[in-house]
Amino acid sequence: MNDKFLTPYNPQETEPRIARAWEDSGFFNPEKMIAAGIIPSDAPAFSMVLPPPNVTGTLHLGHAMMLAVQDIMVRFHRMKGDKTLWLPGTDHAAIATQSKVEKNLQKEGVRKHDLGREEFLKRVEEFAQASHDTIVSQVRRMGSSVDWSREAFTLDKIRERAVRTAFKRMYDDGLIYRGDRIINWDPKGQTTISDDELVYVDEKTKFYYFKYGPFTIGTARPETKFGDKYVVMHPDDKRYAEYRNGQKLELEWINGPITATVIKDEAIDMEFGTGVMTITPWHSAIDFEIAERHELDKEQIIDQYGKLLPIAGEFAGLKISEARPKIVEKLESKGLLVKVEEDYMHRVATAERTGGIIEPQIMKQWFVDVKKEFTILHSKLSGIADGQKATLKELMRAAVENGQIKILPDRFEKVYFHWIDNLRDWNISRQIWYGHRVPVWYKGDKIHVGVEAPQEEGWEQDPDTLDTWFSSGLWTFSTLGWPDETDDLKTYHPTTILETGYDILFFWVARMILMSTYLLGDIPFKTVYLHGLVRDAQGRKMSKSLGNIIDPVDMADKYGADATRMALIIGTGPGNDIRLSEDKIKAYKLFANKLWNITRFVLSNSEDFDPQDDSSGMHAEWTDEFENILKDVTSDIENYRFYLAGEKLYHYVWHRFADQIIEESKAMLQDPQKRRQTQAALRKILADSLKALHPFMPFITEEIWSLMPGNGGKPEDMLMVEKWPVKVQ
RNA sequence: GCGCGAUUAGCUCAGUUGGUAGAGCAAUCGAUUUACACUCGAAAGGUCGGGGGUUCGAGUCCCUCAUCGCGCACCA
Repeated sequence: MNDKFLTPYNPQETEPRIARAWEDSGFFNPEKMIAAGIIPSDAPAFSMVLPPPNVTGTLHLGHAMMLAVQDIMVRFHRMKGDKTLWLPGTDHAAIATQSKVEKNLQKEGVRKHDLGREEFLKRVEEFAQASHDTIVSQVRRMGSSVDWSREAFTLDKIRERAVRTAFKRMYDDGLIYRGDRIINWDPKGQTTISDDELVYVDEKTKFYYFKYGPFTIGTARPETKFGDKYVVMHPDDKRYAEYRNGQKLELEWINGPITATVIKDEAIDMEFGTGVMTITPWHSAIDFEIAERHELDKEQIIDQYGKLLPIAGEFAGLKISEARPKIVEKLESKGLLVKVEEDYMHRVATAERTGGIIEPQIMKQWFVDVKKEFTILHSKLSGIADGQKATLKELMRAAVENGQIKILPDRFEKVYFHWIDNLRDWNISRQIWYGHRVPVWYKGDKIHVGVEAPQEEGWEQDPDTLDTWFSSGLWTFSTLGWPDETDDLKTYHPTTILETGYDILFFWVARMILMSTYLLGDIPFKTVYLHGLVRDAQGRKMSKSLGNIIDPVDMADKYGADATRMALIIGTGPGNDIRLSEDKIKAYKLFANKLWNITRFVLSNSEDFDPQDDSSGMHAEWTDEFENILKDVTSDIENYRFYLAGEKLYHYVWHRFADQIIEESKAMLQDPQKRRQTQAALRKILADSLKALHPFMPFITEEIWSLMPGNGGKPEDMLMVEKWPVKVQ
């Protein structure tokens, strides 16, 4: 027996060493497995992309859980003999990264405009590079068996070509257009953001009623009312039956007399307020739609910094917060204020990244049209034929509806459909500097959309960048070499499974389905497995301000990556949030040590055991029982019940194998008749336990495996490439 | 407003297709110098949120209510 077993298991020394040995073997790369003769070249493929972490800093426990779950699947399939690819990378995360760097610069008293675009981008790239390096080392530290030789970045040269190719195709098909439409403007970040990047915050505010000619209108935002010259009511509202659509009224308003026009529109809720409202099409999505329907004028009231424009007369130049009380005061003095409700609850849209209060604005932006029909040339989607016409919405819906993509837990399919039904055109241009520059060039009134810039002089590229999800939407195939028809693409796409958090179902999962069904006519993955969020022991979200963040690398250093992984897996159902405390991680460190001592007992009691000599057979009662458990565990893993599989193994190894079988074996080992068959059974159970536990606790199992008699030294002898202990269909 | 989830032992949670309630932690009692004190054993602890229904049988299926949490929409 190796002397190492005389002291307790030491994850700190073991884990980094094992991690290096795995990488040196090259077996995270499936082609190396084939070259070494471990699997045949026609083995079935299992492929998965790592959801690329944002290069905004370091990984948290949520990432660690994701890595653990995915590594379980990957190691299981690798041992099963599949051609297994887990493809890693990072996400430039455009606005998230840029605002992080801006905040850091602010601490030094530097603003991005002082640096200029080029210099600022250099700073962002330095930051991104540093984050990337940290993240990569963290992924390695957790034992994740990703194929580094294929590592990708959403903003590298190869992905840039993919992004531009995708953009051009969509543009040529009329699915990307540039237009003056209402968008979400973030005055703080000085950029537009998509509907999905909004965070609604409940706010208590005053709600004002003003006299508007013969009507009373209600508003929480008096400062937008300057340009209001349309008064809208429901066509069926009997209270206002005497007014006709298009009727003109002369009335007194904030800065003097105006001519107002009556509009009848069904968007009005008769129950709300007085059933009458004036509209501000430039700063409200609903108002914008009404204005579009009736071809009404639109006027801008508030500028991009949140200040009133000259249309506000004496109030021009004031900020919203300053202007509001003064405007109310003026209306009151003119006798136009009817009443004020004090505690009006409403929701304010804020920007997810900057916290800025969103001001809807009409701006010239780039959009993806999700409702426009186009002709699909090559379709591998069931129910969609080559040459058929469809919209992006229809493709996204079809891929899940026809069962080609399965979302787990399946309740999220409903959520997904609901999101598609409410989906509006996707605003993809951002007024930030970090990201893929919009691949469009202008010269006078000429426009060029392409993968390459025009050769001649005088063309200027669009200054905007693309929404970060535009590039991550291509991830399953841009990482495999698309737009080229590569071998990787043929072998590994569609990917087998996508494992990610339910919080990015819309942001990312839906966009990948959009991009893949459109550009490839195929699904990006067959199964989506959604995990929950990691919370602290009290069920709170982990955040810096609460000071309850647990760093996965700290935990790995303290208790071992194996223990951290187990704590993140056990007790976690798909789609459910999990609570994690340091005590739980500690408990699995004890388990690692238990496994270590089991080995110590088995090896020290079988030094005279000769595996070649099977004259006395094996104590089959134990091994048969374990085989049944292993079959059960295998089926749990195949059906994504990792928490059950892990728990069953934990329970068996500790409370059956150690507490009962080993205790019983002590007497049997003393009996010369039974000694050999007992040893054979103990060895067999230990070996199979290590194999089955390997996907969960890869480090300690690999280490013990390498110290078992007869398992010597060569890379292809490593446990990570051993055969799974029971047959799998 | 629409939808989803949760509610099971003091705490954290399992319970896969309906077949007499489970684990871990905590608390209680006991054991223990050779695999392991980073240990082992024992006992204790629940009318499975309330009510109704389907069924021979419901924690599990259906209806309803309550509390908590989440998503989406609206918010003039």
